[in-house]
Amino acid sequence: MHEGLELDHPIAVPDKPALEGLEEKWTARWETDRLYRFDRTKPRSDVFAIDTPPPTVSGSLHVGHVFSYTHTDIIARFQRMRGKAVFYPMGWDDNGLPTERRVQNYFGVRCDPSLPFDPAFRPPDKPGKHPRPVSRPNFIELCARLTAEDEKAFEHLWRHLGLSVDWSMTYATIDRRAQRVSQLSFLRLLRAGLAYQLEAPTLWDIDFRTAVAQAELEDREQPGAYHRIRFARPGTDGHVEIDTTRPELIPACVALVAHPDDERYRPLFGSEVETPLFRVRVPVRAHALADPEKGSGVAMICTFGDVTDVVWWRELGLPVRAIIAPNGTLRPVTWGEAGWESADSTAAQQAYDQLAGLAVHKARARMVELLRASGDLVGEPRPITHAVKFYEKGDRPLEIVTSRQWFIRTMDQRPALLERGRELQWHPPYMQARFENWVNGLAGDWCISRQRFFGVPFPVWYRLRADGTVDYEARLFPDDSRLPVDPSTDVPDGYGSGQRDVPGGFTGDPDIMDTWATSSLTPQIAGGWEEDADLFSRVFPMDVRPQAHDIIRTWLFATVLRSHFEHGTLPWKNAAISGWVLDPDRKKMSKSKGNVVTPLALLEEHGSDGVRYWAASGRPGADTAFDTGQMRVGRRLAIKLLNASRFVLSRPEPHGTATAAVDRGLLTQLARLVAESTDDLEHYNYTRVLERTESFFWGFCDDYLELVKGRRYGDQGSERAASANAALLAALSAMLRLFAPFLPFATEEVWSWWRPGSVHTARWPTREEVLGACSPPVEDERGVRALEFASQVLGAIRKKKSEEQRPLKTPVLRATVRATVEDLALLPDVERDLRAAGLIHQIDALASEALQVDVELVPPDNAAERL
RNA sequence: GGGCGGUUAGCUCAGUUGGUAGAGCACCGGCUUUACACGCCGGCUGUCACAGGUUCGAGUCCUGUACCGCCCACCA
Repeated sequence: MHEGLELDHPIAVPDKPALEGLEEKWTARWETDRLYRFDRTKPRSDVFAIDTPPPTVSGSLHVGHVFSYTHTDIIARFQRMRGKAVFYPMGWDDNGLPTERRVQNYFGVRCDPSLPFDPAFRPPDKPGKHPRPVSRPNFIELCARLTAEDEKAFEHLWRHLGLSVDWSMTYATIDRRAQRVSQLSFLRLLRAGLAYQLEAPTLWDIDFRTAVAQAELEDREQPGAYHRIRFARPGTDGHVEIDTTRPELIPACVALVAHPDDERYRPLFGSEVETPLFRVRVPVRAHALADPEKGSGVAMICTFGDVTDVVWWRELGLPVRAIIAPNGTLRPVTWGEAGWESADSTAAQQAYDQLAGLAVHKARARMVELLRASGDLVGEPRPITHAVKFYEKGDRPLEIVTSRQWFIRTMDQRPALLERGRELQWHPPYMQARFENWVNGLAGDWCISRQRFFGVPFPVWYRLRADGTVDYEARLFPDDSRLPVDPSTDVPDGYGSGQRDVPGGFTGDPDIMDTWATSSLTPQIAGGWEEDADLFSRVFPMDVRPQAHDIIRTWLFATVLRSHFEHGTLPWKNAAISGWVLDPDRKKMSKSKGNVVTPLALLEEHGSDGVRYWAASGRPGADTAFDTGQMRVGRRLAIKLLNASRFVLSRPEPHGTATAAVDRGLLTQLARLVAESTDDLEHYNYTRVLERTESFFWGFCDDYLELVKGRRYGDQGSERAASANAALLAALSAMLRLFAPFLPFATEEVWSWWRPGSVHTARWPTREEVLGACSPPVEDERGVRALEFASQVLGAIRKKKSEEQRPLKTPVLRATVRATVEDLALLPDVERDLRAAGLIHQIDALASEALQVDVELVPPDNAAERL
């Protein structure tokens, strides 16, 4: 049996095939036929499982999504045609700050986790002036309501693009299942000692008032200034001068530090100096991180000005004098006997009172005035530009605030994680370096708690002591079977709701999980971990994680970590890393730059196949320019496919097997293309497959079709026509299937004209199948050369006509073909095809080293031209 | 400061194990050809970033440099 050779199916070709309306027609049919439903009866070995990236629904889809999701769909369609049951779910990321902010504004509400759930709650019709407080469960309900609308729009776009997602398998990163998986995994990590709670200096965003993780940082260049400050040496007239960009932190200074080998400061190590204004005695210490080249070579250690301060503080065993409040202002401090020590607590209090309550940048300005007045500022501040750490979604520099947070262990897992990174197949391979880079640069365990409201809560309560204070050591956990729970409204076993927040009772952990703490479990959420063991065993570990390179350090890293802990395996075999879409100025396309194009409009203008064609030109990992020109080319290719198919199917009788040299040559080339393409797609080289298939297709249209046109109409008898038809049909069938992952709509349309079922569930072509249309069914190198030779001669004849500016239908009186003896031996096989295609009256052959064709056209005005 | 990628025609990019530089777009010229004018045919376009090295031979391998982009970093 050979695909394409059975003509038992009726052929129905439209007179004027067109792309318009194909998306609507076929997406509807695919849905009705449940074409992309996952077949969960298949064993793991027959399944291809995809860990689809859940797009953020509170944002809007942009052309970058269309780009990368197309890549995944190409692989999914290929694997499906290879006979795999493709597990291709879609997730919606509605967890986290973006949704929180959107729901607040849209409904005019504010989450207050201390409120009880109100089942009768209805949001105000219009947001009022003052946000209405609602309980966390009510808030989450509102989120679900709002995101449901977004999800509909997203799904419509994805369907229009032709993603072969199984739409019966969707999940949301805040839905019940995601919460349950997140909480269950957290509790298991806790039991295994892989998660823990600790009060420690933490990166802190003063606007969002939450802890953030290392992975969420970004550097931004900011103006700043070096201030040279004088520290007195008690008992001497001497001073030590330090440089700092943050003079407002002088009250938080706990030591000075210089490099142990720095001869200038060596004599000072072990001695004490006094901070200006506050006259607090602090030691001078040595540490290798101090850079003699920077500033004066000696630095002030504060609790805490930056991450280096934390390192120094920890490694030198220094005390804490914290002055930054969670809201980014300097908190009140009492100096003197009841408070902080000072050689002159009255003066210290007087100075500090001028700073307390001020925001950091205002405190800095005030501090400079105070230092200038006291004479402790040496010279004037020297403006610089320096990199400052920001929360990636934040507007003001991060501070470091000591607080109680949940962590997941990463630091002691580094060797194992590096090993997992090497196990993973990366596409492209060099992306592994980014992973290694990140793992090697980890500075601390992963802080997963956030002081926000909308997210997955920690399933933990604490006992309250008789005095009403929280006993963080006395933790209460729900049984796994109760999950998910919300400790702000649910009650721990053995307690009643009346005992909430009263002495001797309990209180819920107020925090929620970092959004990555949930999305790092997408394989478990989508695959039904601990809920549907049968499904999970068929899809996990998954085959591929498609994602962009900028979130290797977050999403990919965290997913590998969680799977490593929970299953002792990689979560997937392959990581397919997509690049970004760049605008024509080579900048990343983004909303802030105002260069975002609406994806739906693109699909409507260029057709989904056209846009997919452009997307498929981006290799894994490669940033790709936004190029409507490529979309137009793709659209043209799809149209060409319709028209060429129409021609092939216009007169398919008689049919038989390919016996003529050029026919066998065509199928030999195609068989090789099929074999290469299969291998390429197995290795995520979809770009090359499209290029080569397209190139073959154009050769097929321009040369092969022209050569056999007359013959297939019967000019050379029915046996020769049957050979041409056999090749035409076999080639069309295989080409349609090669194109199907890229141009799902045009190929499906053509397939429906003459083949039963869908091209997308047809068997992927094989080399043997294509050669099976030949008699005998083997490669024919001579036939390949015959086709090439005939194409070259035909090209020379066209060129002559073009140079003479004559119509292509101009007859050729005589063509003198000079070629090698070997090529000339092919002439009898191709001569009649050539005569018909080039309208050649006479062909003369001469032996020669190089191919050359002399063409003598019918003179203009000759009556023969009109024959 | 460390790491990763890139630099080939005006533009977007291919160039497998080293063997005479390719495609598409754009541009120019031609063609009403019964699959397609949403088309067809033909043409023009290169110091393969730069400098060395290996080799009979380098866009391809090695070393260095420059520029562009990205990731990371303990940025006083």
